[in-house]
Amino acid sequence: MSNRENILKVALNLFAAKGYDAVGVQEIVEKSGITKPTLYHYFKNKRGLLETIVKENFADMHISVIKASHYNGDVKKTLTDTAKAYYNYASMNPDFFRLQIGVWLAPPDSEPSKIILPYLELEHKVIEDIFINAAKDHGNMLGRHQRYASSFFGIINTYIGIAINGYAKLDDEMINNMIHQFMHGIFS
Amino acid sequence: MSNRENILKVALNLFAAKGYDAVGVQEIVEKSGITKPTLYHYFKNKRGLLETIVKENFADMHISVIKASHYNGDVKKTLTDTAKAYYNYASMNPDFFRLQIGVWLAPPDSEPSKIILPYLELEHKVIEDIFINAAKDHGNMLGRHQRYASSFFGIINTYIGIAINGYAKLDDEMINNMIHQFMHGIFS
DNA sequence: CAAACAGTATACCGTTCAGTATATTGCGAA
DNA sequence: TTCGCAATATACTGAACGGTATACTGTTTG
Repeated sequence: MSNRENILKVALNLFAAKGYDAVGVQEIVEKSGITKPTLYHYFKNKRGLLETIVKENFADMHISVIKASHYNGDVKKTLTDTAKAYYNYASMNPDFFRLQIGVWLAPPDSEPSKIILPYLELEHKVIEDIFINAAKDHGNMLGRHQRYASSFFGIINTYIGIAINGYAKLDDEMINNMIHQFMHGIFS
Repeated sequence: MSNRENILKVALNLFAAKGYDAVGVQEIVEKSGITKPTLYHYFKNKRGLLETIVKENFADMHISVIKASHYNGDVKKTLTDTAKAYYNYASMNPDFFRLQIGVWLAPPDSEPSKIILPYLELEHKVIEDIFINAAKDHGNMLGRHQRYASSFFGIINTYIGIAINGYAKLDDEMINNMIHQFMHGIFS
């Protein structure tokens, strides 16, 4: 693996485990088996390192979520597919999901939040679009897309967070259950 | 207000806004209008300051939640009361709720997590007890108390988190809706 | 072959960090 | 009144921080 890739991997792992502020550049370069100037050669500074991590990892996730979230008349199916896309990504890349989820309800003035939150809002918009499109077929959802999106986004993150932390395992059955539960809340 | 109280209030506010690691002792003492030795007179060190904040604020919350979570045969009512107890506390003391919720799904190896997580587990146990007791009346809940507790705890935190961040307002109607939704997921 | 350049290391910078040694103040008790 | 202690300040420490100046190395290219 190239030094650049290795730095990104090691840093993501440390950030996810200990938090951005608690990890020093020194620790990253030691665990990567390189020295500081090498890190600063590839990334402008510590902040730039996080920015690169977030940008590159989000891109992967975003593509699969966008694909899954395409609404074609079946709300339940769209939501299920979207939830599964998130879950698949989270189990493939738990470190990044933890980094991202850790920011979701965290202090918004911190450096990592400022970097990550815009991407989270992008994700939020994708979810919103589902409900905006679905409202064309289901008038009772009209004007509530933001609330639905927040709830759905929150519930997905909650369940995946619980799963990542080992409090429960998240299988297809549980996702289906979660969606069923969510839909009931919307339509009743 | 005494210096001690003032330090606690200022520190909680800063920790909630910027995160524990991102706040220096210097900043705390400046905003408190005192000097370092005064802070270190009242609290052993920075960690001890956070420990005191967490201990004292959790105590308040814990009492009201314990009271609300007493199961007396009506699951729905118990869950509603518990959710309202959380919400009341969160709106009374949003800074602390944010500090606490920020740790819930955050990097577990960081210092603040190590301090706060044990208290969160205590809260989790209180919720678990509701479902353990309720299972005596509802056999189909047997052996699932942990999963239910995680979900319920997660959904409460999610909704309150969303409300605190201003994405939605959390009134009695929304709580009732949330409980209804949750119960449906359990019993269907 | 030589120039250019990306990649990497040694050694260091100034700054900020958490934490403290020491001195002074103010107040309640004897 | 004076003793004793809690509360506070000035001024500092050593370590860790993020970041860099400089020089060397290997590879690619004219």
